[in-house]
Amino acid sequence: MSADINATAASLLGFLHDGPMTGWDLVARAEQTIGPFWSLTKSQVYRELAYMADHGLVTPGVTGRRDAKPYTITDAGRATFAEWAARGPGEGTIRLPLLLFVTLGRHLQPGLLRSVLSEQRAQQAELLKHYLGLRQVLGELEDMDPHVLATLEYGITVARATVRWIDRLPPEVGA
Amino acid sequence: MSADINATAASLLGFLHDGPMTGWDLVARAEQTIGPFWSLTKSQVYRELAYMADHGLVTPGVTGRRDAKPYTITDAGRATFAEWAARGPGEGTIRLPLLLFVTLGRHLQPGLLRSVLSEQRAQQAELLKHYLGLRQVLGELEDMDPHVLATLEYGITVARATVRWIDRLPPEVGA
DNA sequence: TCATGCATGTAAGAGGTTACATGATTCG
DNA sequence: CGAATCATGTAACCTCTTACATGCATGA
Repeated sequence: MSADINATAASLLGFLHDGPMTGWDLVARAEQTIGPFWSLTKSQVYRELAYMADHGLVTPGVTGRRDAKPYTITDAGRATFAEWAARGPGEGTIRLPLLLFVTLGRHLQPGLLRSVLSEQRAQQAELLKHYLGLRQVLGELEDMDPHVLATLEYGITVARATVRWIDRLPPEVGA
Repeated sequence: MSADINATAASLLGFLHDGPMTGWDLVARAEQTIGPFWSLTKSQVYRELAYMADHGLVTPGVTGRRDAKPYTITDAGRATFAEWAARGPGEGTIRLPLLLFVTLGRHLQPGLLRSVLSEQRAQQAELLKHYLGLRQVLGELEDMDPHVLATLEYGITVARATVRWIDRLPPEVGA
C-alpha cells in the first residue's frame, strides 16, 4: 500500500517525530545521538527527503534563513514508519577492518599489527573518556530521554570491552 | 604503480596467503573466520577475483572438480596486499538497526522495543554459547593460529557485553 | 571584508545485495 | 533417482561515498 522505504529513510522519519527539521538538522541529530551506530551522509539525507516528499511522507515547510527547508512528518509518514518498525530491526551491517587485520595477523609485516592495536587502544580509551564525560553531563539534565542515554551506554560498554580485549590479547598476537 | 584495490579485494588477497582457493572457498573461509565482522557475498568475491586476475594479482589454476577454479596469489598480489595493509585499517562501518530502535524508543508502539530487546538478548546469549563452545574446541587444537582465536575472543567479548547491557537497561527504556 | 559555518543540492562512481541461470557431484 | 551441496557466474538494482557547485549569514 504505502510507499516503500529503506532503513535510512525510516530513521529520518523517526527523527522527524520530534518536530520539523531540515536536512542539515537531521544529519547533525543523527551524528550526535547515534553517530557511531547509524551513519548518514547528507547526500543520502537529501535524496531520501526528496523521495519521501514525493510520496507524501513528509511535507516541506516555508524556506527560512539561508534556504533552510524544514520538513514535517505527515500522518502517512508516521504510519509508514510504524509499519517499518513493526518489521523489527534487521541484521545490520558490521565491517571492521581492525578485526580483519587481527585475523590476517600472521601475514602482516612484523610489528604492524602491534602498532595498529596500540593505536586502536588509545583511540578507544579516548572515546570511552569522551562518552563518560557526556554521560556525566547528560545524566544531570532534567528531561533527558532514557533511550538516548541507553545508546550512549552501549557505546561505553563496547568501548570498554574493546580496550580490555586488546589488553588481554596473548603476546603471540602480532608477534 | 600497482593496481588499486578495495578492502574487499584486499581481504581476499589476505586469505589467499594460506594457499590457492576458489571463490567458493573464500566465501566459506571468511564466513567461518570473521563472519560477523567482515561480510562478503559471492557476487563481490567473483567480481573482485576477476578484477584481480585481470591485473595480475592472482592467477587462476586449472579447473578442478565441479568447475572449481582455484586462484593463486602472485608476487604482485602479495606486494599489493602489503601496500594496502601498510595504510592501516580504516574506520570501518557499523550500522546497527537495533541501536536505532533504542534511540527512537519513545516513538515506537508500546511494547515493541521491549520485545525486540528480549529477542535480541536471546540471540546474543545463543551466539555467546556457540562461541564459547567453539573456543573450547579450537583451543585444544595444536597449531591453531592465535590470531583467529583472538577474533573469536572479540566476538565473545562483544556478545557478553551486549547481553549485560540489555540486562542493565533501566525499566524506563521501552516502557 | 573575510573567514567560518549554515544550508542545499547534483553528478559520478564505487560498493553491496538480490534474484536469476546453469550445471556437476555426492549421498541416501 | 532425487535432493542436497558444490560451484560459477550475470544482471539488475539499491545504497553509499566523494567531489563538486552554489550562495546566505554571522561575527571577528
